[in-house]
Amino acid sequence: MDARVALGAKFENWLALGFDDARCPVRNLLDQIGDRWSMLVLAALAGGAKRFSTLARALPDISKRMLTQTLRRLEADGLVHRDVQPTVPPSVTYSLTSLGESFAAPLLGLVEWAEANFAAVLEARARRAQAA
Amino acid sequence: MDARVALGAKFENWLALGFDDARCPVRNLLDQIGDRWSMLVLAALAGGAKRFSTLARALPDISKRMLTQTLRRLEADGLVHRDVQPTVPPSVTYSLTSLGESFAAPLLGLVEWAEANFAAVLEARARRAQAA
DNA sequence: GACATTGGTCTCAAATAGAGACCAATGATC
DNA sequence: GATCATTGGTCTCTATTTGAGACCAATGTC
Repeated sequence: MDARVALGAKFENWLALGFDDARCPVRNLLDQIGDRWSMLVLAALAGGAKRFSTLARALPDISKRMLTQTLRRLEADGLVHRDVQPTVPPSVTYSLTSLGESFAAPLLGLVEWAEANFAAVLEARARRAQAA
Repeated sequence: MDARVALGAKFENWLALGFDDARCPVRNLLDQIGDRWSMLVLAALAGGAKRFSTLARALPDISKRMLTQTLRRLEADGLVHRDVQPTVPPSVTYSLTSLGESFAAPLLGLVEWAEANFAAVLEARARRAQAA
């Protein structure tokens, strides 16, 4: 019933199976998209296709280097499509594939949790700062 | 309607608001728990309280250093409770707080997506490896 | 003729993660 | 009764990752 119980059961199951990177989808994908930028980039593309420089402006403090790297990895994993127009200067447009679009649902769940519980987290931090 | 549309709308909204770390819940929380270990630790605790060494054994390749650091941060954010029994040797038990438990639902969504779409991701990687 | 724009790459420095030694006190083992 | 493992960490040193910023070539704009 409970999501907690279901999650706990899944974890025990992974444990029993050895739970290494190659076989465990969760470990594998969390290692890839569980970084600071991937989810943000996916959220940015959720609204529609965007050019490289538009993404760079939308994500204020990602460096070009990391943006390139993140997009390349998402492309390799089949979540993002890269479309190059060989004009001069070049125009490169990124968009979600259908696989990428399917990720919007769980990501939205995460986002909604964050918005709903941000205050509680801030409060916990404040309590702890005071105790120290 | 669509999760993708909803997510896109949220993103545009953050953009309009400036979207910095301090004010944006998603940026803020993604910076904290969006690392390789936090979600795994939370999943491990979903099944019930566990001791430090049990967690270390359950998460095969996290170093003690990172496990300590991750647990401390989750504790600071109010997701995890740390209970120290001053025996010798000490016994320290970690468990989810109710805030931590509430995170199980979105996390489960993520896990289910990963399980459902792992094959598609592997296929995308294989296609790309072949093209190169 | 100078300057900005495009989508990157390259180099170097800074921050972060990982490996493994070490700790003190106790209980089990030999 | 000496040795060994266990507890929950910390500390140091090294390896990996990240970030900042210069640079690129060709074109359009002022």
